[in-house]
Amino acid sequence: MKLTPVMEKFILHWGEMGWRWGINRSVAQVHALLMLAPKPLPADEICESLDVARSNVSNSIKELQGWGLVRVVHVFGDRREHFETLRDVWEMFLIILRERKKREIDPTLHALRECATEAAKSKDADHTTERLAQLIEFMELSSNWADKAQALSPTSAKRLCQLGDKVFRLVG
Amino acid sequence: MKLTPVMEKFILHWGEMGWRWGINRSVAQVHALLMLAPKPLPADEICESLDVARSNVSNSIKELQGWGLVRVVHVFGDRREHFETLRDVWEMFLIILRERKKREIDPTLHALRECATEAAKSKDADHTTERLAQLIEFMELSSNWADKAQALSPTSAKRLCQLGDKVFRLVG
DNA sequence: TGGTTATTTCTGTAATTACAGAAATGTTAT
DNA sequence: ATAACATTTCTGTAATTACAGAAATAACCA
Repeated sequence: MKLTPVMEKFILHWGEMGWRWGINRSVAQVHALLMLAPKPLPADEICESLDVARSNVSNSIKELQGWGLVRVVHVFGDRREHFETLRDVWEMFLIILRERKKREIDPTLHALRECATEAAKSKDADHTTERLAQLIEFMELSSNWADKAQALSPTSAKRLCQLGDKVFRLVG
Repeated sequence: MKLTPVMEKFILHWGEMGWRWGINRSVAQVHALLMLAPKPLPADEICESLDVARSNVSNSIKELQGWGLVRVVHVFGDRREHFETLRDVWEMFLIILRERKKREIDPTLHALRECATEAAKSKDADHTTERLAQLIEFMELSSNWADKAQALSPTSAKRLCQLGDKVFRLVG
């Protein structure tokens, strides 16, 4: 697929942003390309469009599949696997939220709890145990929040966002 | 400052997590240490505790100051600068939210809008313009949401999180 | 079966990033 | 001023990460 300047620009930017959030640039670029593609793409078209090695695409796709952001599709009369990403931005967002919670928030909470237990046992300084307790409280609330948000349907998530002010006025 | 095993464990984990979110490991470790420290620390104590080079600490601190997460404090009778981080986890969270919005969401929205304008001009495929429009809508809502969240006081943010179910029941 | 094409895994290299130590700069005191 | 210490910036190296190309594996077909 030959890219237009707009597509190139978007793909470059998406790669850059993904990278800032700890996602490999190529992975984010493949994702960006699939978002723009009007139909599922086979790996070699991705190589060609992005001008990267076949192996790179293979690994990037695998990574995106690990996130649940890319699926395989078979095209009639074509032996190659074609790849597509979700069409709904909100659904993608919820998936990423779910994954990052699982990969980062949960282990952090677990580690913090271990730290707190050990700190109590080993009589660490009051300041340490207190600080850990604050962090645990924060992470627990975040965790609950993420659980609930992640369980929303894409449309509910969008509606909640659109509610905007209403939500914040609950506490403001 | 001699670290206890609990402190070490926490610092290591915090460094790891920060790193997964695109923050340099040393930077996150310095931040972790300052969170645990009962009082502001001078740079050389940080070197010693974390066993890293002085220059590394200097740069890490500068980075954290850039985020607004670390401040300089002067201690009577000591020429050295001492560093402390915020005591309130929620305030830290709001600051990070604000910064990341500024650094990542805003530029993305800007780039997306440029893409959309250029796509219209250059008659890119309908699919492309449509996809960009969806992304823009999503990023705009996220941006508004982040603006409002970021403007909350730490206590309000906490209260909003504690409200939990109530908020989600607005749409669920 | 062997031939053909698709895909993954392996291997080496290039590029980037992290970071220690040295040098330079700035600061305070005498 | 210059000595003593504090801090930042520079420079080279080590470690990691990214990634192309080759080799291996798998899938399909005739």
